[in-house]
Amino acid sequence: MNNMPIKELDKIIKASADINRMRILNMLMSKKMCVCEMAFVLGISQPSVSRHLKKLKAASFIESENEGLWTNYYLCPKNAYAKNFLSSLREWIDSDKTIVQDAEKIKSVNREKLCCL
Amino acid sequence: MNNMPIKELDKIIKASADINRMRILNMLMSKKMCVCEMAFVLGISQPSVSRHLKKLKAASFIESENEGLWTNYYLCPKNAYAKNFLSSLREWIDSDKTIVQDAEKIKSVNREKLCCL
DNA sequence: AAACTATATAGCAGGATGGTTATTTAAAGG
DNA sequence: CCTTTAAATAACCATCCTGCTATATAGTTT
Repeated sequence: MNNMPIKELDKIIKASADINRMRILNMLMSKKMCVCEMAFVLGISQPSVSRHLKKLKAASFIESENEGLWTNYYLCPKNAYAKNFLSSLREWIDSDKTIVQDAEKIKSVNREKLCCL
Repeated sequence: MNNMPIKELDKIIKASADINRMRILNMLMSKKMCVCEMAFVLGISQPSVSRHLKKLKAASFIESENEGLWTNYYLCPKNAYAKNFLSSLREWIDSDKTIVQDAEKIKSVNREKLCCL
């Protein structure tokens, strides 16, 4: 069933209740990304991004895979709220200025050049 | 359209990201209620309930009407997230222990006897 | 108009959150 | 095997959240 303890739902919703984590989820809708790429687009530090990703993973929004030194993150919603949320997110924030800019910025991201800061 | 600034969506989601506020929304799905009835069912103070209600109202989940000394609160979702959220909430937490108990407790609530604590 | 009462607001305390910098970990490659 | 580097973790700080109690506000009733 789709039913879950309210405490778990609370954790999941809280994971989605942050602008940077919404931006991350939105970005991952276009492609797999590594931590430093996301840090670049969001304009926050790498450790901050890592912590956001940890929360999203704990709430079953995303998964990760290793590729050499990089860790690629990708969407993998495993609960009813996450599935529902992701299927509507675009429709809700699609034309937000920041979201549009993120989409633009992603195009020019090159992880080879980007990393090694 | 259903589109909104990400900052506004963030506020709305944060309003839903709390166990007591979810319990309130769930209760209001069965009937209009006044503040002291909700405080009784939730087992928290009246001022705490008032503040939760203020957030839910600011995020356009609920509305209120005055009836003498009482203030009745009722669902009135005015944005895409709230509508979506409320239409799925039951399905997600329906069989949670606390939610079941709330439903039971509501049946016996009598605002005339309840108030005047 | 004075007393009563449901709700709202103010102010405080403890804990969570999200940013930072510094450090640790683990895979790659010279 | 030593260096390099992406990511994770730790530690710190400012801010926000949510509970509380005390108080203010605004209708009702006598």
